Amino acid sequence: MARKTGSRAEITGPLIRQAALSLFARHGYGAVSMRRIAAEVGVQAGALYLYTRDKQSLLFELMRVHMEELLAAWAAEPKGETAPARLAAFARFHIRFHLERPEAVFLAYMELRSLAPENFARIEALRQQYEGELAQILAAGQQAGQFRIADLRLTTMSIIAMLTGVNTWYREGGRLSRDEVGEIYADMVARLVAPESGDARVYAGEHIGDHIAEK
Amino acid sequence: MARKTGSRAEITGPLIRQAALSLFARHGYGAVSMRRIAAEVGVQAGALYLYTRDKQSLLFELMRVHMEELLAAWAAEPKGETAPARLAAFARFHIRFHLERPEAVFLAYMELRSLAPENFARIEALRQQYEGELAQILAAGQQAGQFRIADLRLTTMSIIAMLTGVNTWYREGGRLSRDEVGEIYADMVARLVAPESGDARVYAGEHIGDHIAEK
DNA sequence: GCTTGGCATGAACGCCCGTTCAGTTAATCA
DNA sequence: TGATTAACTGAACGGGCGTTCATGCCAAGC
Repeated sequence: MARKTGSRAEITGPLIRQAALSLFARHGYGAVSMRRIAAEVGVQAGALYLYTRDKQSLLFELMRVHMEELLAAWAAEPKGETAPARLAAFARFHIRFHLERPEAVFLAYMELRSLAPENFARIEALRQQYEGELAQILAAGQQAGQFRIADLRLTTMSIIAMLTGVNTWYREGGRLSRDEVGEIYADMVARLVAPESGDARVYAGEHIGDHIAEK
Repeated sequence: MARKTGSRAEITGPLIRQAALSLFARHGYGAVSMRRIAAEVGVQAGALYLYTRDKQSLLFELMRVHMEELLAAWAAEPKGETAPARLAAFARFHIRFHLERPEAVFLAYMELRSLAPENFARIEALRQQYEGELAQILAAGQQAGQFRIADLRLTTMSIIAMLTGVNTWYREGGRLSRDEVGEIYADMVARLVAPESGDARVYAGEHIGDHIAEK
């Protein structure tokens, strides 16, 4: 076989995925043509088919890789011992990870409708796996009496939504750094499940300060 | 002029907007053709141009009407006197209004990128007006010592995001009714800004129970 | 019952679509 | 140096795109 060192394919492949990601996120899957992606890379449309079976696979692979990177990164994240510590770690991690790749996040949330049914099911399964990670933290804290949670699923969805929502308004160079935003959200999430408010004063104990005082 | 009573236009116009709304929401603006909208209505593509200047205006009008209905509905909503009561009213209203028109909500959030710049600016202004309504409630409650808010803007965005997030998972006929979801979220939102948690015990006073006990 | 005009057709405009494939190029190995 | 082959081109396929417009239909008003 010829041409190994400095192979063009090792460059062109990632360039195509990057261009597709950016264009899909900015204009929508249905509004972006293969010719436009190719032009962005500096190549003819036909060349794209050396790297992807078709347009649908290109979209699916972008979303699959994103979700698997998300799960892998969370698995590798230091999480702490107690449920409050793990919840704060989740909030900080989620915001950091998502702010680092806004286009992939936008794509993964907005273009689910553009996936063929079996591809949709696979991405949906990965998303539920990630939500399960948060749900486990909440359930553990609830059982330990460290959290007060009216409804586990609704609380899980609320937290995911408010954390992911950061991507819709955060702008680099704005009033707050990413880490500052992460801290404030870790605090807000803690308050959302804090047991010591209102009539639940009975839960107040030594764990207070684990997740509040860091703000 | 001829043909006034039972005019076809009074039927076809709304049908076109409904078909466009549904198709745009399900497949994306860029992926839906004028011919497909026309087919849904049972008309030829050319007839659409008796009702809209072009495809872009069709999208913009759907989003503009949605946002203006949202603002008008909130303006007409009974809101209560105190900040905690107004916040709970906002949460219940937001969830009810948004669950009643999931396609319009999806469109208004997902297809901002498909708007021409001046149309985008107009929709964005309406959205900020709505966010301002929530921000005012939070600011008033903060000044009155009824809320503890680390960051007004981040709290506003968090609440909007978690409330709107309901649309991504709520399914009719599921475990909870719309009203039950509204109540649980009103409670979660209240806890997010509650002053009496952790080291802020000093704020605890007669207002406790205004917004917690209703759950 | 004839005229009027609101409502719609359907053909046409020039252009872009996703995908395939025979052919060209050029870097590498024998 | 010549053979090999990965990487890419460019044309072609059938079809769909947004929009315009000359034309026609038919219910309402006189």
